[in-house]
Parts: sequence; C-alpha cells; structure tokens
Amino acid sequence: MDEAAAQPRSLKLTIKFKRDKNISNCSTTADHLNNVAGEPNDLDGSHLPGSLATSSQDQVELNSSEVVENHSTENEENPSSGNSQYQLVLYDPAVNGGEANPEPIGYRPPSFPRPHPFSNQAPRVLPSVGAFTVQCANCFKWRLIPTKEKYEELREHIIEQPFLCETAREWRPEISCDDAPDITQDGSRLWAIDKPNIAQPPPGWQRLLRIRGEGSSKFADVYYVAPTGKRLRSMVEIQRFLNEHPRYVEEGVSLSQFSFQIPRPLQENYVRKRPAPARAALPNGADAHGMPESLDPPQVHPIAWSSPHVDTDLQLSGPGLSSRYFETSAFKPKKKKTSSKRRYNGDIVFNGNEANVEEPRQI
DNA sequence: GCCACCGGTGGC
DNA sequence: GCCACCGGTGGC
Repeated sequence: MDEAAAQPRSLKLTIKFKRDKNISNCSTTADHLNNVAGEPNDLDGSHLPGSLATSSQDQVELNSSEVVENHSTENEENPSSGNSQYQLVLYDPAVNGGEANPEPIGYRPPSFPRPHPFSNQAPRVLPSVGAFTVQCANCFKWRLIPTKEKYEELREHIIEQPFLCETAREWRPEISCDDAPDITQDGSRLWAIDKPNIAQPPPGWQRLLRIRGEGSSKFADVYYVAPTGKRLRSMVEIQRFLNEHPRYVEEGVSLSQFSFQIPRPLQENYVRKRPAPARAALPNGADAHGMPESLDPPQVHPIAWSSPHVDTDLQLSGPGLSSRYFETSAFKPKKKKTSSKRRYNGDIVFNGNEANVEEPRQI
C-alpha cells in the first residue's frame, strides 16, 4: 500500500495471496518490475519468482505482503565469506485489508495452476513469497531472480559459486554492477534469510514454502509435493514414500535431495517465542533469581517494537546497504522481542545467511 | 472426510 | 533457541 508508494523503487510484484486455504495465483506487475529491472520486456511471468506468474494478468497490488527471497553472497561488512545469502521478501497481505489476495509467487508450482474457486471470503491472508533476490558478491546490490526454479538452481551452489550481477545476464543481458539495484528494502516487505545450498528438488517434485502468519510458533513450513501429488512434510515421510514407491529411488531420487530448512525472518518478532519453560514460580512474582518478572527477558517491553515504517529504510542495495544491514543486526542482541501481536503491514525480510542474520529494523 | 495450517514438544 | 516431526482441527 502506501509503502509501496513510498518507495518508488522498490519493486512491486503482484502477487496473489491465498486466502484461507486457497491460493490464488500470483502475478507480478510487470510495470513494476520494469521499473525495477529496467527491462520491461522481460517481465512476463517468467521472471517472477513465482514462476507462475504470467504476465500481468492479475495484478494485484501488493501491498504489504509480499515476500521476497534473496540470497546473497557476502557482505562487505560481513564477509562471512563463504556464506551467501538468500533473501526472501515476504509481502504481508493483511496489511491491505485483504483486498488482494496475492499468492506466493514463487511458490505455486507451475504445474498446479489450481484455481481456487472458492474463497472469497475474508479471511486471513497469509504472507507469501513475492520475489526471490540474490545479492551480488561484488557490488552487493540485490538482483531479482526471475523464477523460483532459477533461484533454486542458484541457491544450490551459492557458496561455491557466488552470485554476481553478470550471472543475471542469462536473463538480463545488459545487467552489470553499474546498474541500480533491483530491489531495496523499503518497509513494504518482509524479508527473510534463506539457507544456502539447498538441493534442487528432484525432477517432477516441487518444494513448497508456506509462510505462516505473524505470531505463529514457526515462521514457515516446507513441504514437498511428489509427482503423484502426495504432499510430504518431513524426511520421515519422504523416506516412507520412497520405500513405498521404489521406482523413484530407481530413478535416482534420494534423501539428499530434500531439505526442510526454512528461511528465517529478519523481523525478529515475527515468530512467537516459546514461552519460557515454566520455571518454578516463586512467590510474589519474582523469578527464580529473585528478580521481578518484569525484568525477564522474555517479557520485553513492547517498546522496542519498531514499526516497519520506521525502519524500513534499510536498503539492500549497495555496499552501504549491506553494511547497514549487517551492522544493525550484527550488533544487536537478538533478544529483545517485543510484543508480538501486531501484524505489521509490511514486510519481513529474510536473509540468507544464517550466520549473520540481521535484523534490519532495529533501531 | 480431507487437508492446509497451526501448535507444540522432544531433542539437540 | 532452533530444528524435526507430527497431532489436532477448522474450514472446506
């Protein structure tokens, strides 16, 4: 919504969200991309992370809930060398009031164009992945990855083969580090850090990421859809499925091709923390150490909460960005959480580098 | 009845 | 604190 407006340059993707259980399709807005990427023509659906998105037919605007997946290689500030980062930017549907129902762009398997006839109700809209981005290891600018498949391909070897702007020439022949970043963090999105080196799913299989609503006990769930359409949600289930369908094993499918690792939201309070193990309650509300409850970490005051708008200024692009990005997080103690329950309008950012996850927003 | 989503726990 | 796993269930 407004955020988008606020940030001219950020890309906007149109996504459809799923409402309730249904998913709608997603598409990106071409123009948006165009602006960002500067390549209008490319923008057909194929570019979007979601792959599915086809050209702009449905454009929803994204308001707040898009998710972008990024991955970057190192940061200048954080040269965690070797680690590349992927980031996902999530767009949060709720923000808009639900009008749109974007769907996770990258996540809808192309092969399942399933329409969702139903759903028009109001329902809660979950965030979904709006775009996939990877950071150039040289200039640190974020580049949008056109499809989920390409993103998965890059992610699989990101450590050994860091991403560079030139890599994007495969789909954007003219791109170079001299070009403006495709996306920067503006508060309109949620960012998440993806995990590097996750194997691409076996041919015919889909790896799906479902982002949970804010305040859930987990940020997201990964599940694989087998060629048969069976949805599998753990290695145990994969193994069982392979045992029951040896032909896949014969075709070369193995457990090493599966990973249930999920991205981590940069927004630290997005996921509800588990209540501290009940410690024996002491009389008077003091904790085990005799401190007043209120001082317990878990109870952080809501004050710390920075609104998305405020912090959103972090830019992902350019060294500056990364640095800032990292600085903040790097130095901030990751513990304070604020209250969780508000849903913010915006965004969450995921960063791919686990080792250094930062939270942008902290002030 | 199914299943997408969420909660929650055990183990590290 | 994170991860892996899986049970429960509301909504369809």
